[in-house]
Amino acid sequence: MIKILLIEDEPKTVQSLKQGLEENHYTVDVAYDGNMGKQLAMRTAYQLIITDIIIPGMNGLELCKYLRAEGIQTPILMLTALSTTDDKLVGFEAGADDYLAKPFDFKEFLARVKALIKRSNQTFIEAQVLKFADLELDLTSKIVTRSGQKINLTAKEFQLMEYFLRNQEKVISKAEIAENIWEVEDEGSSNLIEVYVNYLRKKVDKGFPSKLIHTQFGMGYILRQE
Amino acid sequence: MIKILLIEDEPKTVQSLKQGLEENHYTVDVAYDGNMGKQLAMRTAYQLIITDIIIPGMNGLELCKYLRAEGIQTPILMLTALSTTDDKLVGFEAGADDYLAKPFDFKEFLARVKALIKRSNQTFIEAQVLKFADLELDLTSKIVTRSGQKINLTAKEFQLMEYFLRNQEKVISKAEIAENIWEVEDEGSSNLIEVYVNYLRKKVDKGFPSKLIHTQFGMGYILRQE
DNA sequence: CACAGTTGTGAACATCTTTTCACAATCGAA
DNA sequence: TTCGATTGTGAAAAGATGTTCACAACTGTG
Repeated sequence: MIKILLIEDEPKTVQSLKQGLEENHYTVDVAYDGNMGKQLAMRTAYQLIITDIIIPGMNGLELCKYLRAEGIQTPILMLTALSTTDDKLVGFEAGADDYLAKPFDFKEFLARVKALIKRSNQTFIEAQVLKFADLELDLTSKIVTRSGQKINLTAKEFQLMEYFLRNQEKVISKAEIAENIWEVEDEGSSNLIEVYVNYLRKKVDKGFPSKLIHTQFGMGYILRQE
Repeated sequence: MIKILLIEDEPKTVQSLKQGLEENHYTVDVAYDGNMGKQLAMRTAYQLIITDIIIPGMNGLELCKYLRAEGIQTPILMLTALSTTDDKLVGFEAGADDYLAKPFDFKEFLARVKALIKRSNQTFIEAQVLKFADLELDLTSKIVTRSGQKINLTAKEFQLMEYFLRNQEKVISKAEIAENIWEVEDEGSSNLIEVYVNYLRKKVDKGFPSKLIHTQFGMGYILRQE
């Protein structure tokens, strides 16, 4: 899943870019002002940040400088109505990776998005490993182990396990799981979540002396040591 | 359960926003004037406060400033008929997190609501812990302890305990409890509340040298040290 | 297009929580 | 002190929630 952060306050532009990107299988988060963009960019691992220069709260250039100063190296694509060479230079100086003047052709936009993401993929191959107790989950190789022993998880099981690990020691409600793993608002209609938790328990907890996945009746589930 | 406080005096707007939000699984409390909004905002933990700027009693900007001064960091979405950039800036200065000009499209409204709630979820990673005397209640892990000793509470018991902690040293009437925990106006028909207070006392006070939950005959209950 | 693996559904069952009810204890005003 | 009103307690019924299993639907691969 490739995540893109779009920082833009004009609803029309948001709507068309978001839709277009989603049709191309990107996952898009939208921030409507500079501050929110900053928050999101700091807390989530995006593959690309697209920001308008003129946004409420903080302008795109400042935002860009700020993020770079914070050590965030995610590629940044700037959008703006200004298009003189000088304006572009200011943008690049602020740390942007590319610069696109409005109005633009969606095809060109998409091409640049792809280019930026491809470039960063080649540069960045970090091995991300999430851990809890003796459980390890490698995000790049998708290998899960418990006390060194390999556990085979399916794609959905892996997603769910990853979510548990990212929220360790916190009670996670089913609504939350439904939204984040299945991307539905509903969750009440079937017992899918229970079934999957059950799958995970069989693979991750069964046969081990201490259980990690606990149910909090009426509240949700929690990953914690006994 | 995600709780939203809506401060708005115009019945039509209230009706449509409340309904729309509820269809999207939010729980909505409505305040019809600034004062009532203030009271509710201070007493209950909302995930989001939506306020019109023009409301009886106190205007939305003052309310916003007041809440921020009180240390309440709940995201605030302002609604208004005014829409110039200056108006927006005034709103942001007062401490609002977003600003929406009427008339607006419900979809956009909903998008912003979601965005604000999501953002605040991400911003507050720190473990939220409520304390009173040697009693601690962790909102994220749902763990309750008294002088370090773990106490297991059911979902309802936890809700009630949380309510006590949020209103410590204040007398809480049964009507209040009924409304906030059971979401009914009634309360007279059964002794549910007494039963639950009894459960809490057994788990939280029994066996400890000092009692925290006290009965105020004819008035309600209060959390205080002896 | 058949197959194996994965994902989703429904139903039966188990478990835990919430509510109700009958009655006991306590309170405060007369 | 007495009496009605209010609050507390224990047990059991009613209800909600969680677990497990068998199987159906779907997916991608050869």
